[in-house]
Amino acid sequence: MTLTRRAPSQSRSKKTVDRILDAARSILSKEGAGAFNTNRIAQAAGVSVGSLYEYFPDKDAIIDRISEEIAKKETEEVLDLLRKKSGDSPAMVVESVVGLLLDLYRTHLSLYRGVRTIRAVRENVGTRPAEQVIMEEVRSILAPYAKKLGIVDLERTSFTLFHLVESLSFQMVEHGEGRWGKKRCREEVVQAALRYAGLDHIKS
Amino acid sequence: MTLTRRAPSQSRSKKTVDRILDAARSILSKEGAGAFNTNRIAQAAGVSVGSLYEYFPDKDAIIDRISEEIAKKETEEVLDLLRKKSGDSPAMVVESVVGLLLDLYRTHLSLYRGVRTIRAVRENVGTRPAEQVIMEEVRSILAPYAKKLGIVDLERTSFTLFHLVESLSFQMVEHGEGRWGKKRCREEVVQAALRYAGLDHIKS
Amino acid sequence: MTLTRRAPSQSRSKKTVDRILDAARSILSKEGAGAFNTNRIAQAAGVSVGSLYEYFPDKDAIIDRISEEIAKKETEEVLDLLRKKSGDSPAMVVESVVGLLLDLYRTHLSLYRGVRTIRAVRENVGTRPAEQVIMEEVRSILAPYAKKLGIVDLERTSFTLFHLVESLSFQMVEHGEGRWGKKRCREEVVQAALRYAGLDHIKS
Amino acid sequence: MTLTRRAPSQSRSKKTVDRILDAARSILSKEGAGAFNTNRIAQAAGVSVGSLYEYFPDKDAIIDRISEEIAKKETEEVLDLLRKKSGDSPAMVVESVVGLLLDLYRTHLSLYRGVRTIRAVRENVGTRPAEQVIMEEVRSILAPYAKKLGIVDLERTSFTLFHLVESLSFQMVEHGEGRWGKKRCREEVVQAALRYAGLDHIKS
DNA sequence: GATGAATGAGCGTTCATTCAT
DNA sequence: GATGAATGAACGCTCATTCAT
Repeated sequence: MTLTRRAPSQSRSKKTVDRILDAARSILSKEGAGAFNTNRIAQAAGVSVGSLYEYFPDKDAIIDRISEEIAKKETEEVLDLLRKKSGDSPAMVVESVVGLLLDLYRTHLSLYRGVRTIRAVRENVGTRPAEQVIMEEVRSILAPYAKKLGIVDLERTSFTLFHLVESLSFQMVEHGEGRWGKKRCREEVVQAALRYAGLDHIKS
Repeated sequence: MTLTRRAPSQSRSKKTVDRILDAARSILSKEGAGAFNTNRIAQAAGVSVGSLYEYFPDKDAIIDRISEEIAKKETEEVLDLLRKKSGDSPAMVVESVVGLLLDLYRTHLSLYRGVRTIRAVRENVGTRPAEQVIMEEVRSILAPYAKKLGIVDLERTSFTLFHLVESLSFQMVEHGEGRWGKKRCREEVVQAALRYAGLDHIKS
Repeated sequence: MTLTRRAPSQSRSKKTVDRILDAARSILSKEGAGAFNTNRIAQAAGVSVGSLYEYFPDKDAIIDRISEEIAKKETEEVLDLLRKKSGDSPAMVVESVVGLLLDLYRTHLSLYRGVRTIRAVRENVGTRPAEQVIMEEVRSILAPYAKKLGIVDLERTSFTLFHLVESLSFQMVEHGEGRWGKKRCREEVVQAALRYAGLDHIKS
Repeated sequence: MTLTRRAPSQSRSKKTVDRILDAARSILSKEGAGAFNTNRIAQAAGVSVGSLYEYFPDKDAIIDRISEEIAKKETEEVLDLLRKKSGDSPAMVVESVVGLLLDLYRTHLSLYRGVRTIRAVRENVGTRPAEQVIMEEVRSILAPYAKKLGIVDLERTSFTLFHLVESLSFQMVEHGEGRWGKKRCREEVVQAALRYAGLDHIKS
């Protein structure tokens, strides 16, 4: 289950790994999942296939690595934001998080889609690792308000809220922002989230 | 040269096409996108590869056809339902539609996923079927209540409402119903939709 | 465990399979185990790689098929001969069999070696299927003379006799016949076998 | 510039070569011909691939070296034994040699097989080591008894005797000793050899 | 000398597509 | 129209060998 064959301790190694990952990300987002093959990646990275296999045991490992990095980045940024905004009202927190997700998806939309597609072909769909941690955090944020909001099952509400925000954000970036602009779309997602949670009537 | 001569021939063609489509759908949903190849489909359909290419110009055409049929079916069923429930309150309409979508996704989840995956590999886009027509209908349903609900941009609201319902329904079928049961999940989606649209306060 | 993907019922299929097997045998005996690869075989057979894989699930299946045919042929010829010579004295039987083996090995030496080498690389060495049956036959031929020959363990004696004849025959074809001629080499193997079994003093 | 400077350097080279050879032998006998590749060997030897190529021009050279050493060792041990037993009767000599060969093959069976396999892949020949020198020795041992034994062509008889002993010993170690035990197998080979040469009737 | 990252020809295998029958 | 044998480009991956450091 190691994702790299050797630890990229040397700087040259590190550089090669980065070039491979950059090329892989670039191909995935610009040319799609269909163009994501080891020869193409190696070529784009300016590296031989052999080198690619020096650092990744197989093709899947590259996708897994990219996927993990995305998940890690998303989690970190969301958690960072939540921590930073911990004093804010839930409504404001939601607004911030939606803004962040929209930014992330806007920048990496096609990359995310590529990763999902390839994993879907491999059949290992399942829950992405990112969400579990974030949902936990959402839960602990909602917890203090649970009674006031009339939340019966905190886990279920967190699940729904998380997916509502994530799915809608994705859709907005894909088809909404072009029509109505970033601001309006953001407001829409925020509204859906706040109203779902009953947070639109809460003042703090 | 009578009609009877042509009729059975046409029906034979139709039968062959249907067998191919049935086989394709079956493979896609039971064996996944990875097993979806023309030789496999022809074999499963009890038809030669040559025949398959007689009725479909290429592999993509098969997926497109399946995709279209799914979209058509979904659209038809939703529109039928909307028409049938046209006298009901918006809240009740939403409840019905959510129930229908959950049923559809539950039954065809893996087929839908397969179709999306294959199209995504091909075009680097996760296309959604059906939406346009349904969104139109949602709009005309919401229209009478627009003012009362404080809806500014009817199109945008329909868009959001539609995707909210669709995405959440998908998530519920994939990860929610197993944990919380069908009933609770349906309530959750319905609640999210009604609250988003402000329909939870409307009485009729 | 099927060795062919389709039964070569059609004559065209049969022809293709034969061409592949002929090419494989030819490459193996003329160019050695190192040149035995699917592309080379397909090319030599005047067939595409795809066709090769239409009839053989993988490269190993080709070797297995060749190996089996060799074993079958060897077994059949030896058993036929034994049956035909069943009235002869053991000494004469040995002489006939040695002659047959020498002929077989002379004709197919490099092919046999190729097969052995490839199977050795694959690590599935073990007993070749041919020998078991032949050893059984050797046993039943020796059985009537066991007491007279002072044989204690009939199975062990058959084993030794069989391998003695086989190994020496191989060696003779490889390094002996060139120096001393076929006749002398044959006599040598026969002598070794007869003396080992104590058959050189038996008169019938 | 003194001898001491050169000496340790030479011994370091020797040490490296030995580590490579040890690793190669170990891999060949424990993991088989399929695992015998330069990267694997270098790694197992705790040496860089570059160093490996410093001491061996190519992969073949490693196998050749191992092969030679085996041959040399076998020759030396057999010749040593023959010299030591020079006063013994031929029958006793044969017995000793068979015992030695069985010991050698038993200990190094998989290594021997590996070497043969790799060389066979390379050159399409199953080379045998050692034989020439030993056969010479066998000849000079038999020479005094040639007339008494009725040997016509001393070279041919030596050839046959040698291969009979060697092949049978190999077979016994591979498939015989497991069934009948070391002792019985040894007796079997000895018997075959003595009877072939007519030595079973000689008293000294 | 030693290192080990890098190379790339070449292997086994798949599968969308064609075309002679 | 129907068949299914045939095709071959393309993929994932290996490993003997080189060469800059």
